[in-house]
Amino acid sequence: MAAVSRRARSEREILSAAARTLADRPTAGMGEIASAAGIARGTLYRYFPTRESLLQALEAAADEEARQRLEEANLDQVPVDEGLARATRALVAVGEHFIVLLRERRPPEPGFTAVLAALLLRGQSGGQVRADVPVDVLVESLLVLVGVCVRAGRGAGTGSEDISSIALRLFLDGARRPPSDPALEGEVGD
Amino acid sequence: MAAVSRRARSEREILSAAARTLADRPTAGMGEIASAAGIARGTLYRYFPTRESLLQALEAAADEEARQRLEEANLDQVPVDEGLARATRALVAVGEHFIVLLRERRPPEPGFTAVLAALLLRGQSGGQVRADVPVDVLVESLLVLVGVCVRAGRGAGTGSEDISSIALRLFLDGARRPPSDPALEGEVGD
Amino acid sequence: MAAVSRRARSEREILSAAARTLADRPTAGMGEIASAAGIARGTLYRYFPTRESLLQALEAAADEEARQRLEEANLDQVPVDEGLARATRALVAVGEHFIVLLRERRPPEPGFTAVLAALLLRGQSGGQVRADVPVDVLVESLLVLVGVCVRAGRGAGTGSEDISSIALRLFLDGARRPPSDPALEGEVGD
Amino acid sequence: MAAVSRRARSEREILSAAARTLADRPTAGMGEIASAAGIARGTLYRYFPTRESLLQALEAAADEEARQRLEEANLDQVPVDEGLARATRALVAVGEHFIVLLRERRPPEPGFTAVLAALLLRGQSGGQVRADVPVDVLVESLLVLVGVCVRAGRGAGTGSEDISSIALRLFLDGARRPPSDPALEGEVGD
DNA sequence: TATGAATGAGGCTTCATTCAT
DNA sequence: GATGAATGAAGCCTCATTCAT
Repeated sequence: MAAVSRRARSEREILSAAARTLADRPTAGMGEIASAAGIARGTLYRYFPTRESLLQALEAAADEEARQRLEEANLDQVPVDEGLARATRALVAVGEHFIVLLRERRPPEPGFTAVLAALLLRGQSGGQVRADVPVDVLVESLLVLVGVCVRAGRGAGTGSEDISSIALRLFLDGARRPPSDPALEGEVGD
Repeated sequence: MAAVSRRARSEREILSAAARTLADRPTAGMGEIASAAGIARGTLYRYFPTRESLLQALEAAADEEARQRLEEANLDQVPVDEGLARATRALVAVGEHFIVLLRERRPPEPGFTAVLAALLLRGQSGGQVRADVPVDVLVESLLVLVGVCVRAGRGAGTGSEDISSIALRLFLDGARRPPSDPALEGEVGD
Repeated sequence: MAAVSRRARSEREILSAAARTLADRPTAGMGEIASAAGIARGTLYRYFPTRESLLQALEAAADEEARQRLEEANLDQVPVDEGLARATRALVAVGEHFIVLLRERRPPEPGFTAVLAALLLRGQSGGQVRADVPVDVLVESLLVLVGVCVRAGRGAGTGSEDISSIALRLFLDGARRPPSDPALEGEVGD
Repeated sequence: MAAVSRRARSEREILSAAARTLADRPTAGMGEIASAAGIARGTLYRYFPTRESLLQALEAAADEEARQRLEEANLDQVPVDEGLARATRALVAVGEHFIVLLRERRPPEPGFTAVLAALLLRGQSGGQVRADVPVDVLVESLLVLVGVCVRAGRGAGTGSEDISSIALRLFLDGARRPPSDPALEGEVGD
């Protein structure tokens, strides 16, 4: 058991180092990742016999983290609006851990997009979400908007709550100024 | 004149082939690009002495096309809503030509984002665009949403007008169902 | 210690193979050198990340060997004549190892020319060496004469002692027949 | 005839430009040489269909110039000492034109070395030149000493006469101080 | 098991040479 | 005849991967 947990710990640390390294330089090689993890190249290959397997593990880790957070969020037991707010916060949290995945990787990670799709579909059925846009486009849109906001927030030092809030507003309400929202009246003047 | 135009034509054809090739396989090498353009590797290097220079030329071409389309759109002489519609159509048109640039490339090409930023700033001042989100985040959001819609539309065979329409709606109004738009009442049921 | 010495041994063997290969074909590529050393191209690059670095290492090795031999010769503790004889023998020995450096390489390797210059300068001061020729020209002359004699000797299978003897005589006394040397009287006839 | 002479003039100019260019950068490519000659790459290939043919022409030109100068010197009709002086002056003159040939080129250009060999052989027979060194080694020695002196002189701005004088003294009398030459007594002190 | 050397396939680039205008 | 574009072979170098210690 000790070996397993040590191994698991190492694997996490390696993946964490890989995520950090690749976030900065997406073209970083195995040697650079190994250095960042404080191990030798050969050791990295003992854990991940292939670069592709490392990337997949990274993706799986993000997927798993997202899946877990979204599951804990009980999206299907709250109203759609609240569900989207929770989902956005979860995605931002994951995105901050795995910025590298916000670019580059093509397939939309079917592992956790399903639950997002289900939520949005419920929203469409219930009339809270527009139905003139395919659900998968909505899912992708939410993901890229989260990506944009996380990246922008990272540069500006914005907190996770604010990032989530902006991402959610952009996704749900768009860039148009809400005409009747008194909470915003003062910000721009009228 | 003949020589110049031939060279210019060849360059365009090469860039076009490069855009097509890289859109399919972002890691395509110079040899593959040369083959796609119907020339030899050495000839490709006559035009672009470096892979980096080819990518920059590609980016510059997209930038130029976008700049030109946006300029022709007279964004600053029409209402903000109409301006955003025109801008979105322009970006979709460019995006369809240079899908490769919708991923991978980091800097948001300051060449043509300025005019978008100006338009959105005018919208914020005039009250049509929300002011609680930084302008550059809005610009990035529009770009990635266009990217999502172009990629999705490409897979589904959707026409440019429909793609532009969806992208604009997502950007401006978000995913929330417009509560009072009778045009959409019938689509999902109520 | 084992690791260090193994590495050092490999490096020496590679340099030795490189010297041999380049002596035959000065334009030999890295692959050819690697083959001659019995290793793969990539391995050669592990030791010398650049062709230039390999050439520099080669030059440095010759420089070091020359410096060491000249140092052991205690040139500054013997009469100038004896010093020049020792220096010539040392240069011939080095030259036989690094024939490749007797051509091609431009800068006269300041590492070990200094001691030669010092010796010749002492000779000029002491009246044994002509003072109407700059010291650095004398140094260069000795080096190229050694090169000529080593190359010629190599083709003719002459031994190092004879090569050194000829080089020294050419350098010190020139091509003119020593008018009063009875030891040579008989060789050409009179 | 006009065409022929124009061609001949061009060829000379090209070779001259090639000699100059290669003297500075021995690895210069055909394009660089063509540029230096003020013509296009293709044109250079009209004159010299191969890089090797250009180098051979260059060598042949130097050989021819040397042969002609040495022939005009009537080496076989003057005393050996005077002959060597004339030969050295001729070689220095040629060397200043074709510095590039003072390095790199391996075979000692049999075209004009024959006359040098003949002269030295006559010297050996007559007792003016030492006989304990093979003639071809003497020839090579003279050539490399001329090379050293030309290069050194070029850097120091020395005139051709002085360069020739130093080269001849080094070749004939070597580096040893002539014990009984009163002309040098004052230079070093005694 | 961790290490670091060895490997070799593949990429980028140069350059001598040929070809069409 | 002169030009400049086109060619492709060959060089240098990187990096994912394997092997021996």
